[in-house]
Amino acid sequence: MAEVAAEAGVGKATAARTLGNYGAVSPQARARVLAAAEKLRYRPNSLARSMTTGITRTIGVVVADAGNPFFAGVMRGVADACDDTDYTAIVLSTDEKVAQEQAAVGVLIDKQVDAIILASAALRPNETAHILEAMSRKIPIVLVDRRVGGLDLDAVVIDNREAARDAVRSFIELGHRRIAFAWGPPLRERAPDRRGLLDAAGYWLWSQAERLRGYVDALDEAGIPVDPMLVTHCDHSEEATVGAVDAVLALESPPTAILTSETDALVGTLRALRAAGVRQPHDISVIGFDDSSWASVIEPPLTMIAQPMLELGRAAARHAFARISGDDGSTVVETIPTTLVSRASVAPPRAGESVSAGGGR
Amino acid sequence: MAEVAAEAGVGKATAARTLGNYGAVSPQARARVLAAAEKLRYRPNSLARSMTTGITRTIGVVVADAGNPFFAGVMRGVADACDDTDYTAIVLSTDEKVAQEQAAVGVLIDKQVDAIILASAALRPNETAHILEAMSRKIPIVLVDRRVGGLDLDAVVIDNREAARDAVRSFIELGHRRIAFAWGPPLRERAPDRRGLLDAAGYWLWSQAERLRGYVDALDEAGIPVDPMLVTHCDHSEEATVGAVDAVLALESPPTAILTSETDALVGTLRALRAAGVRQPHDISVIGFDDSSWASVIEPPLTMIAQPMLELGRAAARHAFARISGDDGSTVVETIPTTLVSRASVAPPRAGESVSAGGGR
DNA sequence: CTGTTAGCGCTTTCAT
DNA sequence: ATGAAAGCGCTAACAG
Repeated sequence: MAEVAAEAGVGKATAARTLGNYGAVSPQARARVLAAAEKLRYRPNSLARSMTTGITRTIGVVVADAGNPFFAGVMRGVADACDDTDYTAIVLSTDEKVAQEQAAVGVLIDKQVDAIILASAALRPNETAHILEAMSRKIPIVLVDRRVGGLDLDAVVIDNREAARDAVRSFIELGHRRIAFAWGPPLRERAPDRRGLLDAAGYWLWSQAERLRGYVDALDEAGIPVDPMLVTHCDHSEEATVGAVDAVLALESPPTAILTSETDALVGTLRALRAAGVRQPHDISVIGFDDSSWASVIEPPLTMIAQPMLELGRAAARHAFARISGDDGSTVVETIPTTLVSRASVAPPRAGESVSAGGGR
Repeated sequence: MAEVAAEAGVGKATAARTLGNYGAVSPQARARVLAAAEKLRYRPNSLARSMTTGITRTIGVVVADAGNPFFAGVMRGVADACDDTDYTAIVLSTDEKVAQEQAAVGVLIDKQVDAIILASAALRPNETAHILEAMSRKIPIVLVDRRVGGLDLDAVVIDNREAARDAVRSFIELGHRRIAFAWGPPLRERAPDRRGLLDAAGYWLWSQAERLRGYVDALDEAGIPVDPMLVTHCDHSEEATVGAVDAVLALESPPTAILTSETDALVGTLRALRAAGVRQPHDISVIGFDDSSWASVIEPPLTMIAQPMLELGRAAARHAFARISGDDGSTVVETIPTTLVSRASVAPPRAGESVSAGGGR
């Protein structure tokens, strides 16, 4: 820049004012600076600029898995919003590990990002030190997809509980009474009853717990007892799901419908159904979370709960920008609506199958 | 940091040496600095550090669509490699627009990234100004997924041509002779012949063009004439594909097999097949690029060309790190192997269907 | 081993 | 409207 100023025959400050687009510069000086900059192929050094201003025009995004299509969608939403506002996004992937998440937030703090968008893996208050640290440094944080217990923070989420409740309701309205849920909490020992299940959910990822609560809500409304045997307790992977769903299908009184809480759970479930020769919707009805593009082209087309990933990301970015521009109103939690996309994987249970083991009518 | 030094009763430099992990510091001094830093909750300012060292430990990643599962996988691979080496990734999404890509590279230059990993949308030499600019500033660039004509740069790609050739060969070995390809080049007017098709490919995204070339290779080997009518010329979207494949199916001599070059093309194709009541593999055999998790759980399970996305990302990062650490050897193009995953969507053509319209045997 | 002294490239007073 | 000078937080070079 000093060179540009010299070349243009003006002081460093004038060159800076022109190139940085601030202050007042006479048209002549401006033109000469611009010409000189062009000639010397000048590019500003954002580091130096950020150094003095304290503003990086960068926001950090921390997600559990950058390779997961769900988070990829969220990132794309954030990226779009950043594009529109000349912000830049730094993305860090935590592999669902709290330790990595803490390191990631540390990196973002050190890099002086203007705000952080966080899909946290933190489950308990004692895992939130990194979040508190960022907060104490006045870095705005917006949670996305997952709320964190005990923290009063802006958040953009979907109504997981309502979405799950609606899905299960739709099963019930068709006459289903034995309704399974994959995934439940990944416990060593299966929860003994309704209460044990909900207690376990308290120590669990918020979004998953909410879905389980919605499942229970719908059963409660209909007066159907919650049977923990119908809720898988396996590791949250596609492979583990196959075995767990197998076991559920082998029950004396197997389910006539199943709700899956994530794409991996859905794929694992479909694999298990296929291996067991159980057909949908003839033998079992299926609803899944996440409306993947392929859901509509398979046989039968799958009924899905569509989550607006792009919109989650965009909204999160919007809230971040608002905080950056000084909005210090009370925290806001934005809930983005989901859509239950009805397709052919849901049908009434076969005659007699909706009756539970007890009543052999 | 000045405060930390004061608190510890040492000079600024000693504090800096301790906190920055360089130079030599006596154990006592070190301990006191660490204690003071802890007490004052000191965090280094990476901006300032980068400012003096000229090193940001950050690499930029520019992809066409951060929301696309393919690029998400690549990003995840890059993120993993960064994790292992304490680098940070900045991700920019270009929506396949060269103008956005140029802006993105500009941002990365200004942010002083140590290297750039780029899946470029540039097709012609005159669209590469931004790449040349980065090169002239000695910023290492590694292309990923797509090479760019006329540029001698490190690249990590898959062997698109061979993968497509193998897939088409496998059709031919089973007796197929009418083999379709979605997507071909998105031309206004359909290419008149084999030559026109290949010419058009020259002005097209490298990876797509290579796949088309592989398709043609296999037909050539077998002495099967290339029929441009069997190559869709539609926009590259799922919707457009549906119509284009419809048209192909309606040909007097319709295909008995089809190769799709991307997930969107595959989904669009499946939608068209389903609407037309054409069943696989009975009426038509299908092979797709990208091995999505759902491919194995649908009916029939799909034969796919698996692309190791994570490995693409990891390898690209590896090359970037090598250049950063001063490796100035000649450029290297790493080709990551794909795998043809055989499943049930491929079978021999029905009797008589492998014979082309001409020979009514 | 340690402290002092310069900058890195920019923005920001503050005079002029 | 412009230039000179100070300083952001850190590392680098040098003398002790």
